Amino acid sequence: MFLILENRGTGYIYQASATQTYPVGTCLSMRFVDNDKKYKITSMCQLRRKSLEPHCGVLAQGFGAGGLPLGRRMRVVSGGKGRGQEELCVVCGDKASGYHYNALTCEGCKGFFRRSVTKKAVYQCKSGGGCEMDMYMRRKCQDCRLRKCRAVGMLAECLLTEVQCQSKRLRKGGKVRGHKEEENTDNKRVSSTSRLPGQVIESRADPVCLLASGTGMAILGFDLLDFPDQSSLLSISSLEVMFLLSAQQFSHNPTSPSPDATHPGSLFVPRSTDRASLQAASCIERMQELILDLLSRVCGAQAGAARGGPQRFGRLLGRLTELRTLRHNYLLLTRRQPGH
DNA sequence: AAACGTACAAGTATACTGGA
DNA sequence: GTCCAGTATACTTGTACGTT
Repeated sequence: MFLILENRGTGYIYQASATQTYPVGTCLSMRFVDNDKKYKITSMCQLRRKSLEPHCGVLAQGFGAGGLPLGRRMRVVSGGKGRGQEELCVVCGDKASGYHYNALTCEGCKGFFRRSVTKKAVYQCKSGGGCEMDMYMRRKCQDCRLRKCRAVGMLAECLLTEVQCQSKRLRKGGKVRGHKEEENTDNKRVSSTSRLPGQVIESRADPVCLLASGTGMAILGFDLLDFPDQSSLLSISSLEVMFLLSAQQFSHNPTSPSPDATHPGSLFVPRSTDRASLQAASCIERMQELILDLLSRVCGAQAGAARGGPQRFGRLLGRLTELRTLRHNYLLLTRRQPGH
């Protein structure tokens, strides 16, 4: 049995020849000038490049139904823990490895964020900045990935500065201990709390959007915060709940359903860039700063080992991210069910 | 244990070359 | 000169691991 690789004329096949035959199950990486990934594999192929191993069971990118990237070193999902029990990266949905730069992320997003910040990378989305981030798209759109990283609360301030890294390297080499060391760790902790409020905001919201997005949020929010394992783990006080929900009211999530005319029935109104709207946005931004500042103080005042310690504020912000996801789903649901 | 940085193997994009 | 297949190289990504 043989398949034929169809060359569409507008592009070319990468790392494989259209005129050659290849064995079944071969992975091929291809690209076309017109960027159309839905090429048709109608033939079997034989690999010539060492990097492409035959019979690996993965289709070339853009071809599989799942849309997962062509694996580098494919991870074996451990059988002990089900996917549902694993904590997922709030950026791409991959398995999270812990809190990195103030958000629950996978190692990939952690590295991506660090590298992007370190080199002050500026990316450009080819689709207008509306890419839905998942394990496939994270490699396709750096701009949206970085934006999502920031939106979920990842903070550049949590990275060590160049100077701090240098002194760390020096210490590693020369074992110089003392004053600077404390400074480094202190800065790390301080930056994730006191400097946070002004940095978290991605506010381009307007009052109508805020009011609309708030509808249902309170209900969903309390449901989430009352969720037994969540609330008992964090022991969220009513004061903190109030600040969290207020902060949500004054935030904008770029991944939420877009407030534009392409979504009939949307609760939102189109974004405006006129002066009044910009002033409103600025005002809202200040409000959110204030709320988050107050929340960080409340967290600081109540922080103890049993209540999550110094990372409590970050964890609460993580809950905020979950609230946003819930809101997103809620809006999608209500859009399908008129009357809500 | 958690969260950071670093090193490195492997994947991907792009530039370049040579033949038809 | 143009197109295309193949190769070289630079850049990016994700994982493993050491350090604090």
